[in-house]
Amino acid sequence: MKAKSTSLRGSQRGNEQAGTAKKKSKRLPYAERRAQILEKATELFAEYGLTAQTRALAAECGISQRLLYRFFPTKEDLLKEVYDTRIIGPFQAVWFAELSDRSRPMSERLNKFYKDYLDTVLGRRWLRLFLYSSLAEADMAPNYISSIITKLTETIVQETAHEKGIALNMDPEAIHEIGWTIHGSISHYAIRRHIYHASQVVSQDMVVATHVSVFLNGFDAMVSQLDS
Amino acid sequence: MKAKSTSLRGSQRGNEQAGTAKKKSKRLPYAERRAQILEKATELFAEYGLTAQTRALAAECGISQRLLYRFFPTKEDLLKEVYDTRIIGPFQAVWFAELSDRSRPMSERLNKFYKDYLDTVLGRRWLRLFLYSSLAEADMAPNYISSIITKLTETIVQETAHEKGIALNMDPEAIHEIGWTIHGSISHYAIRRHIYHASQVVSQDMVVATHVSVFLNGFDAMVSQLDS
DNA sequence: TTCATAAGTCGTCAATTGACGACTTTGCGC
DNA sequence: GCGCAAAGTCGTCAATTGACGACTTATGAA
Repeated sequence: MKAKSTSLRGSQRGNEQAGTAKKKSKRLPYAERRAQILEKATELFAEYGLTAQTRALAAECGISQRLLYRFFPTKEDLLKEVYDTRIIGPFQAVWFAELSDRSRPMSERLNKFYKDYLDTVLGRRWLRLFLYSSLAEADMAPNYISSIITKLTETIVQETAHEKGIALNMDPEAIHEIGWTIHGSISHYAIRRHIYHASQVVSQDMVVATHVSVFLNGFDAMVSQLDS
Repeated sequence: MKAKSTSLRGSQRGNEQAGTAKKKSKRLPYAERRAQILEKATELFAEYGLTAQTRALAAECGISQRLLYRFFPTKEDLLKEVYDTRIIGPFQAVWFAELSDRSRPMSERLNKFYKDYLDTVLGRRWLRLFLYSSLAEADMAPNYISSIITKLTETIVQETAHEKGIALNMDPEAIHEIGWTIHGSISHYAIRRHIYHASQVVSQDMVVATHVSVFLNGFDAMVSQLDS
């Protein structure tokens, strides 16, 4: 941890070899360098948390720390852009509509959806960043992602009930809880894979199939329990 | 964020009123002061992450920062003790044996167990600390808690199968995945309550009952799917 | 009352960290 | 080749942060 000498603070000559930085340090046009910084920042913040240092990021990019500030006024601004493009972005790319495609059985729709969702959204980078962000935000203000997930749980339950010919006479909050049983358990599967480093043996498709299966087969019992 | 003046660094005279520190700053005997620091440290690290500062902790305790070092050699040591006593501790207090009490139906056993588990383990403090710790640890070494949870999922599945008179001819990893469907979905319920600030309306007991219900009713289908 | 000792504070140090003014280097259009 | 704008670096500043030596103060047993 301790530095070897007293006064070599900011002068690590030739920082190209530091970390995993690339060699061949060529000059990059504005847009490219900016994209590179965003990419590396995503990696860094996902791995070491939102408190990761700008100097580490610069080293990762193979540039001086000062140059970061040509692209982002403050670390806070960088953080915000990482969140917007790497958390919100992939989330918006998800095709939720397919869950309502009644020409296909619910089992198939759910399997397809969650296979995609795990690949597109619930990857290591996304999950770690999302958790770090969620833990950090003090305000309990409901955000964009929560609102979409809430709508998602609602869709899943209503579509399932429709396929089974079941009427739902219950509180909207109860409906959400039913939807959360599958969405939560699959999200937690991602968490234990990427955060706890568990559940690495059984194939992802098999796990999804299992979760869809338990949801569809336990659905009626849940409805009975929560119906009012 | 910026301080008002230049040189009032470490001299916030009368730091008793800062933060939520108590008044009546009486002297405390060693053991009591130590316990107080541990308690406040748990709060602080749970709320602001493992990077929370020793000065903030001192302020919270209503003591000088220097005094902390009379009880803990380094921040690292304090962190370790918080983890051991506040993460491992409550976990060890859980009574897993009741899950194997075959004189009571599985439904009752699971409901009872997870009600207790949510209260004893999956509270806000525990969860946030656990997540911060899990995100921070770089090594993928399986730890104490993972091994217990693995055993737990195994017990749940085997006890359920026994009650239903089902034989389990499958990979141990597949058995764990079945157990994870209920343990994961209830853990995720705690996460969304304490981290995402969602799922606050439906009562905890009702949610547990719902998760137990979907697990028991979907159990057979899961086994069929994963059986080899 | 005395005073040894446990409890507690002051002030400071070195390292870290976000931020930035002043400067240097590169390479493209002419 | 020339020049100039874009790309990039150096060195530094102020604040923060973990750590600690030297000191002060309270308290209870004799």
